Amino acid sequence: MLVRLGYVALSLELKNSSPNKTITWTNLQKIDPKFYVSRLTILSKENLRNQLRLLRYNLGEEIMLYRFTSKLIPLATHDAVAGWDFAGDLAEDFEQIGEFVKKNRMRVGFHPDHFVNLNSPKDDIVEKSIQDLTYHLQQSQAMGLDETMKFNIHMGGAYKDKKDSIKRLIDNWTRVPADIQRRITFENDDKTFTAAETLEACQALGTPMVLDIHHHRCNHEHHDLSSILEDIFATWKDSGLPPKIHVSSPKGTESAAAMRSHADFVDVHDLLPFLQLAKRHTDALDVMVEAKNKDQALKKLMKDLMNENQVQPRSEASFEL
DNA sequence: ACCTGTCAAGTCTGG
DNA sequence: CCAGACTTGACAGGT
Repeated sequence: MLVRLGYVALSLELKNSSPNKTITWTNLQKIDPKFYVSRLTILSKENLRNQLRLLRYNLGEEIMLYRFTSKLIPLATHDAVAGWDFAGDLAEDFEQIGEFVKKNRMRVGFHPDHFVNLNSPKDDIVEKSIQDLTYHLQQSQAMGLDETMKFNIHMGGAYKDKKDSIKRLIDNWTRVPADIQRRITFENDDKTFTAAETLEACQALGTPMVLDIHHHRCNHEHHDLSSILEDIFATWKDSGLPPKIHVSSPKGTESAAAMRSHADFVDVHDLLPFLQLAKRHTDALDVMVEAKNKDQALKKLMKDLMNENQVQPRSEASFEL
């Protein structure tokens, strides 16, 4: 099985490279409204430039898997700048990023954050969620990246009745534009929807499923993944992509909250047993490292994996097992 | 230079 | 019904 490692948004190694620079609404309001868009455009430009630097750095490190931040364009979906054509204003910057990704065959994605709740009983929340997904779509299209660039999201809230909420997610799906539907993947979360429940929804909607093995440890009906892993991987069959998983280690053991939060690094033993199981069901796997120490955690994990005798390096950030 | 409170967005819990 | 927790990195204002 060929395994590639990736990380999320920020590099601790590459200095002054934040693609995340922002301004809060409270502070934007201190300037004349006619300058809102230019202020936001300047920040966005800086973010996109740093984004390209990060991708170049990734290539140098042979890291071919990466998640974009959702904060590339600050306040893009805020009502105050509704109608702002950020994709048009920043077309060149987006194109450069997309060209670089395509030329080097990198796998990139978005993870719209927890405000996106397609299963909310409140109509306006569903509407805002679709708006937020549209914002991500505009960026992918501006980059010229097709539906292999996935938007990974969670299933949403429980609203006191999980079964009902899964049903509502499936009902609301028809409201999601088709070009967004083709990009969405669902991930099991650490408090509400388990891997088995997420799989059920993914199968019903025909979307791939991202398995988070740390969330699974926090939130599951049956600890054993082996009975559903083959089905989880099967959701990727038509995507042209290897299955993707998330890995992280708990920050502490003193409380349920500490168990859920992410540690600075990933303990190699939180990944290895899973890989042994996974290789029975797939010959390629992409692993996102979700650790506070970002790319440094990726590198440490890679190094620790290389000390395991069954692991053969294929590059600085990929290996055969 | 460093420290602390605050931040657009949702949900859940507990008062 | 409403305030605060949850959780994240970074801004912004204070020292």
